Amino acid sequence: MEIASELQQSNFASEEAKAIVNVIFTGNWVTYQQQELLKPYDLTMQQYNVLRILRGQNGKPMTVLAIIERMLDRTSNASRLVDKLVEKKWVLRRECPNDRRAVDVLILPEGLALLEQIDEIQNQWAKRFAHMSQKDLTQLNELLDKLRN
Amino acid sequence: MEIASELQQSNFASEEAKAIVNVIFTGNWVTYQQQELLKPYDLTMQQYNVLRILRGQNGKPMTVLAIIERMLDRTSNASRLVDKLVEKKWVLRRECPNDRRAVDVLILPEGLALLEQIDEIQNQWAKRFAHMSQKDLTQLNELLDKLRN
DNA sequence: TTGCATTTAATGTAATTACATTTAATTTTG
DNA sequence: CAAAATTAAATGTAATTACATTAAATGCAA
Repeated sequence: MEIASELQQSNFASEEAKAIVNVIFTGNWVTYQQQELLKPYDLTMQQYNVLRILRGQNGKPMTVLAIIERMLDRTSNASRLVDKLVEKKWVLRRECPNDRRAVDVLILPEGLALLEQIDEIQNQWAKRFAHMSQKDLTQLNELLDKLRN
Repeated sequence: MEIASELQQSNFASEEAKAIVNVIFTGNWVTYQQQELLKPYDLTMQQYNVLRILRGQNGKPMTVLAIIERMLDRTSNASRLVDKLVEKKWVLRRECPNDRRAVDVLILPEGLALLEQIDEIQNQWAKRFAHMSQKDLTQLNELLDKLRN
């Protein structure tokens, strides 16, 4: 993305102002690449995110509400995201036994297999960050965490 | 955003894996706040971004293509973004004298006044980052730049 | 227990975004 | 110069997102 250099050139009023734009820009930059990476699998970032959350449950089902709480990108449309995943047979939706208002969502073996396949590609892709030292990465994580407080 | 703590708890395979999620998450986090901040002005982030790019021109007009090149979030719909800004009388669109295919876009005094008003609110909001030292901010900017290479 | 408030998910809708196509103008090339 | 290729912007459309509303189930209070 050539705009990166643009960001560097721009003269910002302060390091703070630059940091704000930089965080947004870099987030978009990574998101864009992830989207490209997922395109062949007919998965949007949001759908992928939900699948990974479900995998994290290790077989336990999750209600839609619980999924929303863990999503990177808050949205009220988890219902429709799950719809898409059900359509594609990657997850199962069934009535929650304890609470008939709620719906249990469960990742299927096909969904897990898909994720494993994508893991491979992710690992390949992540090599583009080989120039970041372990210290760099730790520091970056600390600073981002600190930014959010 | 309570999910922040969630991010901290999650056990990632590596600092690298965490950094990737962290950059996306923090970008979304800042974006979300910016959107909230802009809501009263009936401006989307994209529209705001275009307005600021135009302000950066100091009165000089810009073609739609030139705007696209500077946008934080690449999209082919700069035309329609400009539409919205024209509707709201914040910018002017006119045929480019050198090239009749192109369209010159120019920010109007009303647009500049709006931005100034928003600058105020941005400054207020930015106070929430007072806990970041100058060194922190510089380091964060350097690491984000380095991440993108 | 009945009625009311709350919770959970789904749905309706309008706006936005992504992606492809179209239109018009310009540039290139034979 | 005419035809073909390229460029700039607009438009069509399908999918996604944002936001509000609805429907159903549950919990709570009188």
